[in-house]
Amino acid sequence: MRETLQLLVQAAVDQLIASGAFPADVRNLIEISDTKNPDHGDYACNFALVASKKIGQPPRKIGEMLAETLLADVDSPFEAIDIAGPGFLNLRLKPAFVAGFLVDILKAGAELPAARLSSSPSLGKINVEFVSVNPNGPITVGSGRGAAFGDALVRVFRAAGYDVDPEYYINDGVNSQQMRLFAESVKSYALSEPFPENGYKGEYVKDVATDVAAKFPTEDLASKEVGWWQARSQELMIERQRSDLATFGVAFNNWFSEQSMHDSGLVTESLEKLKANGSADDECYRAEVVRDGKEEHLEQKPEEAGPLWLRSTKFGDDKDRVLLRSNGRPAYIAGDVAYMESKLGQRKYDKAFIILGPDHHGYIPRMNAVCKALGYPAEKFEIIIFQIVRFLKEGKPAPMRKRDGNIYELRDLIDEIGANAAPSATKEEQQRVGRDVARFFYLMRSHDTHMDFDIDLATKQSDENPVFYVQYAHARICSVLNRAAESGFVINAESVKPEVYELLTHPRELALIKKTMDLPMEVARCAKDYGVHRLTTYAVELARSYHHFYDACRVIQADQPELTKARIAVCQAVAIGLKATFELLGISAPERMDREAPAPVANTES
RNA sequence: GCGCUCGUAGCUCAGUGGAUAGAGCAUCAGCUUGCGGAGCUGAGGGUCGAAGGUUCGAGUCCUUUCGAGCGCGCCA
Repeated sequence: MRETLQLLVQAAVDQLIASGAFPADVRNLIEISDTKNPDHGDYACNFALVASKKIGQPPRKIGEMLAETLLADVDSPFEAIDIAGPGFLNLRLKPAFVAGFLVDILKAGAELPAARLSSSPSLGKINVEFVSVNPNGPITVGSGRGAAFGDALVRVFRAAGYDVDPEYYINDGVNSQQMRLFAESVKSYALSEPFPENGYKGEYVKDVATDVAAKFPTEDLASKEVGWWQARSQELMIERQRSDLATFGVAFNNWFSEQSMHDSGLVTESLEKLKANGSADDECYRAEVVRDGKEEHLEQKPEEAGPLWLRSTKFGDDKDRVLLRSNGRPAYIAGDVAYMESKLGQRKYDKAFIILGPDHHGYIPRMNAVCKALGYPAEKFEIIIFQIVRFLKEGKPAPMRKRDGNIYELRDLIDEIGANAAPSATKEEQQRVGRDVARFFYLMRSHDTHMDFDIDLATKQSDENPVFYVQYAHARICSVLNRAAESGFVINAESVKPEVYELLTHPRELALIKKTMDLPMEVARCAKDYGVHRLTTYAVELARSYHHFYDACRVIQADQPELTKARIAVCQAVAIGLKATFELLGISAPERMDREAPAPVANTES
């Protein structure tokens, strides 16, 4: 709807440019924005303010010229255009123009998020890597934020017209010391051997040990080397991660193995490429950016001979990085180099994203350097950092280090919420509820802000979670539509004559239609700045707008069949909008919700 | 020390450079002979950490500063 208005204003401005009234360089300054105050009309345009200087006229004068041009057409959708305040154009729309968008919504259906005038078939092929937990631990509630965010972003990118591959990077390098220690820990549990120093503790390690023993009952486990244990432990751990993520509603197209690049020779090839283009060498120095006050300069420090250096300082990093250690073993970043080559070179993605937690923000300069060193444009690679989640249990920060045995897993969170919100439901139903609440909770906050996750609040008081508010709106619509169908009202985009929509004149009806039509714009914005959390706000606003409408406008009225049809169309449109939004957030759209007594809580009051 | 991120109501958080800064929770007061009351209506609650700057206009952009979190390996 804004896009339509924008084009109308654009046409008017172009007309004034053609007539010589405005200079040509003002034609890109048009923006259509919301009005917070209903006195300010349906939408506002600040063109007169921003163009004032270039046109050399006072804003109100420009506003008058523009308003006159816009209102000249008898078919104009504007009921009135006021010039207010310092020079805002307050656009007041004819109700029939607003109501007419219902047809577009009903025709678009599930494609509503992608329904933009300027959308093209495909904007490119992109890769989004996220979660990528090392295969020595489970998916924690901390990783849950990255999972919820990354998955929602993937869904938004798809709706925005990209061809997206979500990908999980498996850190399965056989030379990893961490993985070796993990395998030794599993082995010691399985065989009741002495526990390795700084080994991995926790129930999940015992689970893996038990599973290995159960899976290979006839093997002589005691005689197996650590490498054997590492392969099996890792496989079981990845399977557990995959299963937990599936429960959370997250599915990856690719599970990409680090080791596969060592095996295939891609790592070696990629390093050769860097050496050939001068980005890597084994000279005996290390470069580092040194800051002296505000000045900075590159300093070369002598080093022992041996390692192969990535001269990442040439590409904006603050230090050179070791690719091959003095002993010839590849450093971790060698895998990253090959992985970049795999994505941008071999697989030819137009862009590769990596979504990382805040503890990895130091990787940004070096990974950008890797991208450039391999000869790819900087725009083809981007790291998105989400901020830390602090988990509170009983009012205190809940530690969840991977070696203290006290891990709060994502699956635990899902189960706890579900068990509390729907105590007598089936396991599957509980997991659906737990997933919906947890995802919504994670996504309510901007990925770029620190957040507190009060575990007790999310479980014990999950009844108050706004996710139920938005889902209830959907269930309520379904109930009304069912009732309408029983009364013989069956509506689709073709069956209602346009004149019927002119019956929709109530402010809450029109506000509801406008809000539903905002979805494509919201999706476009999210795809641009990755702020997918706005979709939760949007869902709440759309649900609220529906509840307002429901409160003021009775839908089914036997004595007013035409109005009833029109309002059913409104309900259907909102159902489409809500369901599409839920789909983007990865939560379900229940058609009915039955209240259930909350789980009994131990009474600790005296 | 250097770098990244954040600071908005009692709490958790929204907020396209725009008009009188919003929501949920919590607190208080109301609403139903009709489509689902998991709803609706209203009230109280704010020096947008602080100080400068940019401009018609700053919670939003820039600089400085205070506070909080995180990161700075020939680990992965």
